Parts: sequence; structure tokens; C-alpha cells
Amino acid sequence: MPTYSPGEIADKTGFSLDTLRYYERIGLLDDIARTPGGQRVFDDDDIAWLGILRCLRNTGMPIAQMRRYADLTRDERTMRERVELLEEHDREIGRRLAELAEQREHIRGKIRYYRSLDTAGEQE
Amino acid sequence: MPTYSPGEIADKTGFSLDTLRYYERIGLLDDIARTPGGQRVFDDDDIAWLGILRCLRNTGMPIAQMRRYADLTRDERTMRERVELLEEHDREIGRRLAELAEQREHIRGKIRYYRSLDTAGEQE
DNA sequence: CCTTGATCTGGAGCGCGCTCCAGGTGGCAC
DNA sequence: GTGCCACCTGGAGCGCGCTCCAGATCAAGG
Repeated sequence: MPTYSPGEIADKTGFSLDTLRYYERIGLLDDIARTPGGQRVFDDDDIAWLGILRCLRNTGMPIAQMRRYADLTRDERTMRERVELLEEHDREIGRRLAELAEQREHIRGKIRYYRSLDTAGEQE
Repeated sequence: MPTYSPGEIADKTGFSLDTLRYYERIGLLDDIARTPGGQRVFDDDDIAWLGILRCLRNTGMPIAQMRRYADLTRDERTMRERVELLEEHDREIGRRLAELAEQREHIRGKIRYYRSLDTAGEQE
């Protein structure tokens, strides 16, 4: 299995080195392998997990909830709870999509309004 | 034209009293009328403006950009720039909608995966 | 070896967007 | 008048999610 240095992982995942260390500190990331000298060594499983974190993060999940999810993944018997957590998050995303789309219409209405004024003003 | 106390406005707009004062301090809100004694008095125009702010904020516009928009509305000759600002924001919303929808699919895939494991596990 | 650049640690600091506080004033009901 | 609650001001504080720093160590090339 290939391994990667922290710098490579920062490039691949888009998380900064500081963020990777921060995530490890707060328990979002655990058991990152180390060289005998203490430098971190990542593998493809770590990349996959970071991909999940990136996805949850980008969809607005708070860190506290991601930690809860991370904790659940440490116990094999928590499939049900993981599904519940993700489903609640999915519903949250649904609400945000709906709100965003609705508010977008207001903004577009505003744009049309300005455009109409602008056109009217250019008639001279 | 009816007028409203700060408390009524907080109720109507969902902004807290502190946030209303904060918005006035940083220049998102100006010329709020006052009683002779110095208490704020809002009117329907203020409510409309706060509605716009609420919309921009709910769609993730940073305060710095809302300030820029607020500044533009103080000059009649800035219709073009206002439209540009709103259109850029509209595009930003579009990007966020697309990203949210895409990542949601990943999460749903994850849910389906857990579900399949769960069902398999229940066969005993 | 020695250099050089990547990485290590613990802890302080930051930017955003509010939120809270102390101490004082306004204004309406009684 | 007198309560009493709403509201005022300036400024400090907070929660989140990183981000930066100092000073030390590691690892690979020459």
C-alpha cells in the first residue's frame, strides 16, 4: 500500500498541514502512522477518510458532529447510529438547498428590478 | 407610515437587538430615525432593507460585501454596480447549490452502503 | 558529515459575526 | 410622581475553525 508524506496529503486533500494536525488533535483523525522519527505517514485509507471529512465539512456539518461521526466509526456496532446521523445531515442539506434556491429567486427579482430601472434611465 | 420600536423589529426580522445595533455601527443600516430621547424608531423601509440584508446573509454573503452593497445604495448612479454585485452573488449561490447537491449524492451513497451492510448483518 | 527543507510540538493568535455587560436614560401605566 | 421595562452607549468577550509561531527534530542529497 502506498504511503504519503503530510505535504503530499495536504496537496491531495486540500487540507493544510495545520488543519491535518488540528484534526488529529481534536479526534477527527486517529492512528495516523509514524516513522520511527515521529513524522506522520498517511495511506489510502487516511485519504478516503479525509475525503469523507471534506464532504461533510463542505456541506456545512459542524466539527462537533463530525467528531461524533468519527467516534461512531470506531465501534463496529454503530451502523444504525451512523445512518441516522447521515440521514439527519442529508435532511439538513435538503433544507439548505431549498432555502438557497428560494432566496436566490428573491435576489434574481432584485436584479430584474434594477435592470428595468437601468433600461428606463437609458431612454434619453 | 407606521413606526416600530427596536423590540418589534427584532421580532419581525429575526435579528437580535444587539445585531441591529451592530449593523448600524458597521454601516449596514443608516439614518435610523430617533425619538427626541434617542431611542431608535424603525419604519417599513427599514424593514424592507433588513429583509434584503437577511436574504443576502442567509445566502452566505460576507458582511464586507453587504457593506459594499449598502454603500452603493447610497448613490443613485450605481445601478450597474449593484447589478454586478448581485449577479456575482447569484453565480456564487449557483456554485454552492451545485456543490451541495453533488456532495449530497456522496453522502446518500454512504447511507446506502451502511444500509446494505446493516441488512446483511441482520440475516442471522 | 553537513546542509536544507519538510515536519514536529505546544500553545498563542486571528477573523468573522455576533453577543453580552455595566451603568445609565426614556417613556408609558398607574 | 413613581415604577418598571425597554432601550441607550462603548467596549469587552465569545465560539468556531482554523492559522501562525518558536524552537527543535527528521530525512534525504551531495
